[in-house]
Amino acid sequence: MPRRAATAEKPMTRKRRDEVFDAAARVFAERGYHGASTQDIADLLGMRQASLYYYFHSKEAALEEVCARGTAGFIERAEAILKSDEDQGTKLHLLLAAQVMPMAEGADYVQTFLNERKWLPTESRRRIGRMSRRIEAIFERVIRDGIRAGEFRQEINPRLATLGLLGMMNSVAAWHDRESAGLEKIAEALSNLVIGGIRQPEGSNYGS
Amino acid sequence: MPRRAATAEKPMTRKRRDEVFDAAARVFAERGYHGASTQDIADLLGMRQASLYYYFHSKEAALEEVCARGTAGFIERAEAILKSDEDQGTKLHLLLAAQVMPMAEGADYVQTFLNERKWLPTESRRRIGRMSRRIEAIFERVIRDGIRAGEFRQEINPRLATLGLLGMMNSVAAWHDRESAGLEKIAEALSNLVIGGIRQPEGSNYGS
DNA sequence: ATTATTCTCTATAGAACTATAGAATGATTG
DNA sequence: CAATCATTCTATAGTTCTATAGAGAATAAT
Repeated sequence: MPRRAATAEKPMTRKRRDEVFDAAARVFAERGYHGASTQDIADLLGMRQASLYYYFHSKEAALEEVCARGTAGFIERAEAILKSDEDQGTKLHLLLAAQVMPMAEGADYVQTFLNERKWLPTESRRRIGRMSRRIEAIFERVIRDGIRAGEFRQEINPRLATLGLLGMMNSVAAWHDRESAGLEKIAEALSNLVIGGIRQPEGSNYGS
Repeated sequence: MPRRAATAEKPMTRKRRDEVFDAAARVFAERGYHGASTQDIADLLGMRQASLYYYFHSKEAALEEVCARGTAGFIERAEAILKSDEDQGTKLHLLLAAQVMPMAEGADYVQTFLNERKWLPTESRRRIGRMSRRIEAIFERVIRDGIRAGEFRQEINPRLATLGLLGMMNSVAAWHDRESAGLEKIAEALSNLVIGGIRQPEGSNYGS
């Protein structure tokens, strides 16, 4: 009886499997997909390089799995916020926070998804890309609704605002660990920054 | 007399040298430093892989040169804006635009600097990193001054705002070419977004 | 205890990549 | 023309990397 393919139902315990992908995520996040070797992953596990192929059938497949785990929950949480009956300002605030908070738990997975997904082979990149576009669509929806409701300013370009906001929030993954502030505080500060704006509104200048 | 080292004064014409680094920047930007081979660069030039080593003495050195070119002018322009006697709101607006506009000309250089500098060897990474920190310091200075002057809101955290704004503006490099809007329009939209805020100020709701 | 199953190991094929050495080509100048 | 210098070429050493094949160890099932 032949050994089961790595892609089929997994006889290996979830625990060990998770350790392997944790290591892969770690190494991909730290060195980048192309800069990471399967040897690096094996070293982290105290395992031989070739043994990894029991858990995935190619380095690319490992990247795909890590990226997929990196997006887990994002869409669901965003959809839930979209469907909630908060006002659009609150929804946007929640969306912004939801984009940042998962960087606490699965930091390596999220960072790999953000930075390395572009190296996936065309097919899986498309599949993963669909998730990004879904997130973008939800942001854009909330912004448009907010403008329509008179809650957000008319001049805002929903598409560019979406991409800018996501760019800002996703950049957090690259620097939050070097700052003293925790993710919660960062999410709060940035959300407040963009929703309220930097400029002091006219007439409410109680300084000087 | 031995051949001159690639790092010393360059006998080669500036023109050809620029073509070589343009190709390197292109390939680094497209495939990432580790994903790019010197063969890829040579292919783009219609040249043999080994011939490249007449222009640089290692792939790492090529990356360093490309990154250095990618930062050219940034500091100078930011310093000039800081020293100008505009109000802080205008300064911030100009800084934000200055962060985005160079992505038109040297797109490949800028993108390589932003995404690949982390793979530089420690020494040159430090050197390049100093430039980033200088830009950050200028942003932070303007924000603090704006708050002190009562021009910006007191609640803003200057450090986190700086990192968030730079994250947003730098993200433009990753997506502007897929959007119909030109860089000028993007810079304007994002700057207006963060300075004025998303939310419609109370009392000026002339909709509905 | 024997057998089956899961996991890890050794060994290695085969490909790709960086970098060096030195010859060949082409242009420029005396 | 001859000599010099700049640029590109051929050839290749030496390393690293992915992935496969199949043996062996460990664990669980009958």
